[in-house]
Amino acid sequence: MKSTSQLLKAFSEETRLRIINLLSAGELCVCDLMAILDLPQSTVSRHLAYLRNTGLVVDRRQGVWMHYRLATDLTEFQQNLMQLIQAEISRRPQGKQDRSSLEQRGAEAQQGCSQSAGEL
Amino acid sequence: MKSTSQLLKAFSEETRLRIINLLSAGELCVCDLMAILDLPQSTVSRHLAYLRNTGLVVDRRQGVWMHYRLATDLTEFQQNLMQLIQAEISRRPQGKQDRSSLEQRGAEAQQGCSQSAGEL
DNA sequence: TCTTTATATCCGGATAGGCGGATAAGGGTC
DNA sequence: GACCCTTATCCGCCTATCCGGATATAAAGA
Repeated sequence: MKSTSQLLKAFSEETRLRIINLLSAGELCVCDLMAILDLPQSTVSRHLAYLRNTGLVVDRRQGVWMHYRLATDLTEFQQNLMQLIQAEISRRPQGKQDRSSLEQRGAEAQQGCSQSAGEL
Repeated sequence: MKSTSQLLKAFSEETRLRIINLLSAGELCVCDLMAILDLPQSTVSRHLAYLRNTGLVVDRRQGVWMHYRLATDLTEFQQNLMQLIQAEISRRPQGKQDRSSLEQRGAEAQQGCSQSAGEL
């Protein structure tokens, strides 16, 4: 039961929910997340590490950049929880705003590393 | 989104999950919970207050005893979350053990206040 | 190897939240 | 009111975790 509460702790923090919301649209690198969340790099990296340690997120190194995406090898409970929470946060103002920031950033001339995300 | 994370915080603590598991079987008073959880009264009461403040639980006074049960006027998200988490914790060893302690306590000559729970 | 860039980790400080004994408050009974 | 029982809240203590600047690490290129 402790593992259940720890999984829920991973979801019970606003910045991490925002990250999950953004990653549910696809893979992103740290610099993209920094820009959209408007948070310092250490903060973003720490939350990503937290999510990685609980197995909700996996990373992929591409040269200097670290790309993060939602894990797919989740338990049924993790999957159900993830789906439920994703649906909820995507309805929230903050969730919508982050999503549109992401789209806008994708549409613009891509600074940072996001130009290389789609290349493989 | 903050309210979402706060709701999830309510679920992200082991003792509270145990309480929810027990209450999903029906209404209980504080002394029953103390006995089954084997935790001091202040601890149990504090967690109940936490759950009450987040709206997951409602109380009912009957003389000296306070009876707690799961709230029914939940949002759809709260309901879905509650259902998912209940199913998960009922599968866990701790969840099963607590449930059987509850049954055993119900079967025995009822000390405490549980004898009055079914009377209305 | 030196530099630059991107990310991870460290650090000190602040806050949240857990614990359980002690105390307060509510509600019976006499 | 005096007393007892149940529960809520207070208190000091302790741990977890958040924050963000500073520093370390890793990769790529000159």
